[in-house]
Amino acid sequence: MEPESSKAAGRMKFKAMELERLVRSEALSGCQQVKNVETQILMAPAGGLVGMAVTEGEATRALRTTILNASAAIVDKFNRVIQLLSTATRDPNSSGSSPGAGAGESSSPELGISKLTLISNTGSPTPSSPTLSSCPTPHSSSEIRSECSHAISTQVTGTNSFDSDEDTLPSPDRRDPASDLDKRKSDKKRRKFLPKCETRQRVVWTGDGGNEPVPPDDGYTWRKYGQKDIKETQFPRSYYRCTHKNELGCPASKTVQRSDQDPDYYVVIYKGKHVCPMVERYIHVPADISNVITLAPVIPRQYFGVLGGEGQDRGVSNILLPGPSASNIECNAPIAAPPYPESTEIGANLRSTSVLHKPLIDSNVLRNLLGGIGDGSDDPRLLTVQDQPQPQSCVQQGAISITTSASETTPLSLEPGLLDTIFDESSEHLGCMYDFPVSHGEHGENSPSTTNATVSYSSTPPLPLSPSTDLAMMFSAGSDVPSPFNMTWMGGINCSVSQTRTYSSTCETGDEIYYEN
DNA sequence: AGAATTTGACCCTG
DNA sequence: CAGGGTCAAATTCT
Repeated sequence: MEPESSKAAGRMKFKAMELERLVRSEALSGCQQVKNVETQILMAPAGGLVGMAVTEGEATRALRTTILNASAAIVDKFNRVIQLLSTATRDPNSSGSSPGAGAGESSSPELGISKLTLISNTGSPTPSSPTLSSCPTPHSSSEIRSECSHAISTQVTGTNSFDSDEDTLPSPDRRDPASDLDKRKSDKKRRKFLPKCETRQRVVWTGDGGNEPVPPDDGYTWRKYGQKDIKETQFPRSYYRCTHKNELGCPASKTVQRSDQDPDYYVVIYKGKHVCPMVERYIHVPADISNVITLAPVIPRQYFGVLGGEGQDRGVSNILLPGPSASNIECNAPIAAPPYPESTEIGANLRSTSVLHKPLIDSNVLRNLLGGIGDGSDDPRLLTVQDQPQPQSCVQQGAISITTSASETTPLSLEPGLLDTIFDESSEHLGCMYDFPVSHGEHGENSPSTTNATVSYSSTPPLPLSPSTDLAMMFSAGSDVPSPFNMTWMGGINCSVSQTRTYSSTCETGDEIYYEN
């Protein structure tokens, strides 16, 4: 009986191996295709994407952006598949099986290193499946490997090579000829280079116009341990490690460098994962933010996409390009947008284009609109245009814009940085949010003039925007928070998805407007 | 005084 | 050997 069961087990094992090999092969070849697309886009004439952002039409640019975003999405999927496979092969129950690889496989998984690298380490890909090294890329930042290749690779003219002879100038004080001192020094200074580890790259938009000395806080405490002028870049790169490195042995570190092309941006590369808790230094944002929420202006869609810059094929755009390690490149921040108009309180959901005052919508009613708890009114959908204390009259002369907004706060227990997931989930919510038609009141006409589906989130540090969303982005901020970019979060991310429609209507004080949920 | 940052030197990798 | 990452003394900040 034993031989039979072992036979069956062997067959199953073989099947599993075959399957895995197949998936790996598919994933890798698909990945290579994506990579090729990306390379072609990058190498395109007119200086690649960056140049095109300036010279080509909006449509072309949008198309290219779409392709790039699609690449990112695909690669992300691949990575997930690969990660799943790796997890599966890590299963202690199937230990020793090391499907498809034997010895080579077992060595890599616990490192949690880049998903795609994992594959290349398996040692026995199918003959047709390209190895990682066979995925050529001239662009290091979007390497298929996401090992510690700190490829900010901004490229701008101008050289700061003035420090090149630094090493050749020995400091007399430090260059003690005493050999034991030298020895001690060299022992002390022996580099503790970490093994290749996972990096996550992030582009942070500060919108500060280059004035802020440091990029926004990301919730962890860091100790700066170095700064370096990087060749052919305008701004130095700063090196940080977790403050708790010594006491808790937290291995996390990061490098931060301001983008040459747009000083509003920082490129932050994270290395290692925190084993220390995030310090709760932030104001808590209540789950129900409808009372305090401020609607910041919608950032027009055209400000999403690839960064503009010099006509280089390895400019900042390179940072943003979704390479095979796209899941590690978490965002595609908005291009610097023109000054935003003033934000409007959500209490002023009825917004007039022609009068100065803001008719109010009771926040309880608003909550009802949002599917919240009722306030005991007969019909929560009924809104009555009310006068504000001042100014005196609520008579709307001519058309007014009625902006309705529904939102849903989705507490997501995610670690910072998992933007893709957040927006994946967001879009699901969008599905249910999309329809909340407004029927007009007794007076005037209601016709949707604009519809903006918006995703808003509140976070500190500011979360980068998703490149894949086709939604206009709206930031929300509490009234006690001065800027949409200074919103707060602790641990999770309160992600609100909302749709805003603007209607034109004519109404007067006392008019009733029905909102249908 | 202790923590954090700055900065030149040192070390490692390609 | 150049470039970039890290170390650690010196300096600044709190």
